[in-house]
Amino acid sequence: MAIDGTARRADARRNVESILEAATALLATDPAVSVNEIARAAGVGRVTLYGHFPSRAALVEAVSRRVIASTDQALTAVDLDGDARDAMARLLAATWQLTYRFGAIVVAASDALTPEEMRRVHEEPARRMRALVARGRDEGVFRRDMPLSWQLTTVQAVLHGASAAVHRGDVPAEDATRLVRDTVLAALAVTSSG
Amino acid sequence: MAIDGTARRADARRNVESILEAATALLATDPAVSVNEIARAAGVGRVTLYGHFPSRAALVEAVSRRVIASTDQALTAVDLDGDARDAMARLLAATWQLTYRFGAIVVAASDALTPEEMRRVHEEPARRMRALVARGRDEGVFRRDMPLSWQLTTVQAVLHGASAAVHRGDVPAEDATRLVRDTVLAALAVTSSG
DNA sequence: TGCTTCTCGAACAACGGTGTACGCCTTTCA
DNA sequence: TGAAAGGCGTACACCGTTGTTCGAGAAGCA
Repeated sequence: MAIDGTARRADARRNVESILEAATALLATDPAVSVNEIARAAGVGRVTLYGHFPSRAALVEAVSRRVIASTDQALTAVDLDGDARDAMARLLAATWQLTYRFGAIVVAASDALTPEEMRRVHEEPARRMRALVARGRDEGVFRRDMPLSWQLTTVQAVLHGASAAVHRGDVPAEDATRLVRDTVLAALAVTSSG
Repeated sequence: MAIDGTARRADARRNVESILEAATALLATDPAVSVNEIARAAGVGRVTLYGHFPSRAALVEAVSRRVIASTDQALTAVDLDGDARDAMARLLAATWQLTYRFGAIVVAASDALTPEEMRRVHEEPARRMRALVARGRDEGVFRRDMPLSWQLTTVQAVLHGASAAVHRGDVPAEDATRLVRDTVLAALAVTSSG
């Protein structure tokens, strides 16, 4: 069992891994996917899945935690020093990858997790982005005639729109990083007329 | 009956109207709302609802057609002549109202309508926005270093992000029009550095 | 090899949703 | 005022999903 200290058998560990991977892949495109489909995709019986995760919500939560962990790791590796616009370009490039790969999981999580868990999950990545935008505003390179919270909403919206567009096939994946960067920086930049 | 020429009774017409209004209001915030809740909100029995609409999908389709009709009416009333930026500001103001009120209905419709119906529903509004962005590009007021389709994606993304933010309570409704307009125009405008 | 752990399918209960049938009652309208 | 149209609640069948139980059997591990 995982709860006490006893070591799990090797096939159990393998299956847990398969389930998490399959769930991550399926939830990323369909937040309402059923436990049955996840188990089938993992090459595992549904009952086996319930042997490892007590409920669908618990599985979604585990997937979320996993994605958050790798997200945090990728985002904390980003250098946020120097010119705020350059830092934003770097942070956007990293965030874009994560949004593209894991975006829809957030939707699944919002149905399965408590509001407080959701808030905690979003807090750390949002904090970094917020701090960067705030610094850009203080330094006069980002506009101050809009609420900071609106600017964060805009960044999120562009990222999600880009993810949908690439999944839909409207935009080539290799162009997305540049387009997201240029669009967000244009939206945030102080204007000559402002 | 509505199918043949026979006139429906007055209370029947009233109930159909109530059902459509309630469904529009509920679907606008929860695309997965049940027939039961719609009937209750309309002050009508569930069976009565099924007497007027043969299935949930038929109801969603009727609501969609209705919303589309009023959408078309509102959008064709917008003056798209003159400076492309001013025209965009006007078109955004009108589109914002519709996105805010009816946005989630599109989600409900995408589950209940065929893909071809969905395409046809989006076509006309998208065509107008596309034509305006194209004119702005030709006239040199909107940037040309991004695909037009990406710019349309951006506009949609900002509109939907704003809608979500207002419904969430992050942004006051009365500020949304200005924020959407300023943000989209900044994202589309040619840059001094470009 | 043999004990333990785990898998797996089948079956079951519970829930919530859609859609239908029936019978009684109210409203409309001529 | 009375026949027709419509509303309404109840009940039912059906479906997909979640979550559980059981027992047989396979896989891991010492």
